[in-house]
Amino acid sequence: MDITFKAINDPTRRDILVFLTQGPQNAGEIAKQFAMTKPSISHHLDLLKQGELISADKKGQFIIYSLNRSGFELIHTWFQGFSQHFEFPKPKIRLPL
Amino acid sequence: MDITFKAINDPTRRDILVFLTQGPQNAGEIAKQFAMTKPSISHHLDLLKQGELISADKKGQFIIYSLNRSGFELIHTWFQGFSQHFEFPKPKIRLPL
DNA sequence: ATTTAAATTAGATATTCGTCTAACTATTTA
DNA sequence: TAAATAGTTAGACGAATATCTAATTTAAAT
Repeated sequence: MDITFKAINDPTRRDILVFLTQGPQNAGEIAKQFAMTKPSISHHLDLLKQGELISADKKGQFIIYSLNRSGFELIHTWFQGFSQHFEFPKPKIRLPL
Repeated sequence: MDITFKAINDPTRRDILVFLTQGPQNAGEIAKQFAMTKPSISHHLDLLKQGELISADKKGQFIIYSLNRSGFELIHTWFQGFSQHFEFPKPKIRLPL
C-alpha cells in the first residue's frame, strides 16, 4: 500500500499511467514520450509495477506494459474511507465502453 | 496538485487524515496519537495543509485542524481519469449522513 | 508582569529519491 | 556465430524528506 502511494507521488510516473490509458505499450515506446533516459524510465516502470499500477508482459525481446487494476483498487478503497465526509459528483460525460 | 500527492505519500500523514474523520482536533490532540515529537507532527500538518487536505482554524491559543474537501476533490478528479478503464463498485454499506 | 501552555520555526542529520552513465542480459536477425 | 536491438541492473551523486532538539511566538492564567 505504501508503495502504491509512493508510485503515484512522482509526476513522470503519473504521466506514464495517463499514457497507458491509450493502451498497452512497450518500454521503448513509453520512454520515447519523455525527456529522460531509458534507465530512468525503466526505474519508474519498476516502481509502478511494485505498486501494482501496471503489469509487465514479456513478448519476445519486448516488454509490454499495461494498466493494472489492483493498484487503482487500493487507492480507490483508501479514498472511499473518506466518502462519508465528502460526496463527489459523478462525471458529467462518460465515454462509451 | 504535486503537493497533494506528496502529502498523502507519508503513512503518518494518512493516519492523521483518518484520525480527523472523527472530527476536528487541535494540534496537541493530534500529536498525542503518534509516537513522534510535536514539531514533527506540526510539519506533517503543514504539508497536509499545503495539499489542501486539511484546514487550520485558530481558536485562542489552539489551532483546530479539520479535513478540507479541496485536496480530496483533486485526487478524486485525477482518479476519475482512469474510470473509463476500470469500473469500481460502490461501497456495500453507507453510513447515514 | 510572570509563568505556563500550545504550537510553530530554525537548524542539523541520516535516509530516501530521481537521474545519469556504464555495464550487463536476453532476444532477434544477418 | 556475430552484430544489433530492447530492456534492465549497478553504481554514483545531488536534491528532497522525515525526524530530532533547541529556540521562538502567541495566548491564557496566576
